Amino acid sequence: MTLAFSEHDHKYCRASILRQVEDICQKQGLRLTDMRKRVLEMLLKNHTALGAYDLLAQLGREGEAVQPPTVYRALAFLTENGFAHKVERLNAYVACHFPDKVHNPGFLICRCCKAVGETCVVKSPLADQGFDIENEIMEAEGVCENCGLDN
Amino acid sequence: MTLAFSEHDHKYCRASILRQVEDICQKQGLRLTDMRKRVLEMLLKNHTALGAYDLLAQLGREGEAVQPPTVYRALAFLTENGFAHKVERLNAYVACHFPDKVHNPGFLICRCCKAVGETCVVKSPLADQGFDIENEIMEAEGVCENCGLDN
DNA sequence: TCTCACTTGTTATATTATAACATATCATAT
DNA sequence: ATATGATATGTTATAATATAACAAGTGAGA
Repeated sequence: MTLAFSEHDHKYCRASILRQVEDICQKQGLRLTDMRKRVLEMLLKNHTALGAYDLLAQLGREGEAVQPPTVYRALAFLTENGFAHKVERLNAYVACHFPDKVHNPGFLICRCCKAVGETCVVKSPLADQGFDIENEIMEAEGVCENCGLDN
Repeated sequence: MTLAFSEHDHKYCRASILRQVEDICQKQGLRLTDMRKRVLEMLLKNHTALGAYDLLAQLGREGEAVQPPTVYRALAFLTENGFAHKVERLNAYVACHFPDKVHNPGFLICRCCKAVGETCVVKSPLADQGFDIENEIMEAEGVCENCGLDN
């Protein structure tokens, strides 16, 4: 059962991940600038994925007239440092649930409630003698436990 | 070792897959129209993924002034029926290597030669009690055997 | 305080994909 | 063989996602 689909104190969840990211940035001399932090906080709001233009619009609503490159740069920083991931099937982004672990993310995407659960994939099912895998994504779509009960 | 990275008689490989698709269409009453077949043949040319606009341009070069929806419709037919897959990380499309098997595709993408190998993933590493997985993709990037030897 | 690296602003445009409606084609029933 | 309805394609326009290129601002250490 992944975090996104289980009841939990999300306020704490959010704060805890943000704290972890801040710590890592501190330690590694990475600059979690205001813009980067705001984008991360938006992604942490809930367990759904947000598109770059959703983020853009939200910043707009908050009074920041920001252009696409600004958002994409923040996302680039977050994804390159493992603080967020792109969900390729959705062309959208999520905050990483395990910012302190180097890992390949595996996503469970609920097509009902749109929540996205993340798991750390440790052993690649694609491992193939001869092919040197550098990184890997897994994205499953389906119906989460909560939505499955509802029908 | 997947097909795409091993030496093989690609002329035969191509023809064999096309034949399989034709048979399946025959049996299932699916119409492999000229446009659909041409797009599939282009995807079968080699083991790299092609973008929709690559296909469009190639059709253009062959004298067919075709618009995007035409290509996307052909791709929709091919992917919906399991004759091709979209490689999400590349926003590009490949012919399926196993058109006769219902499966979730796993891709090995070589960042050197751009070849894409396909495997049938049978057991999901994301399987999670409670979440009902309907379909799943896996895409690994790295260096294939042939390119790894070259450096 | 200078300087250099890094970050963000700004403008323009590239790339990927789809909506909506018109026309053509095909399979089959008559 | 032809009318009919379903399926496929043509056509125009536009949406959605992403990046290039250059200017300006900011911050940490020399």
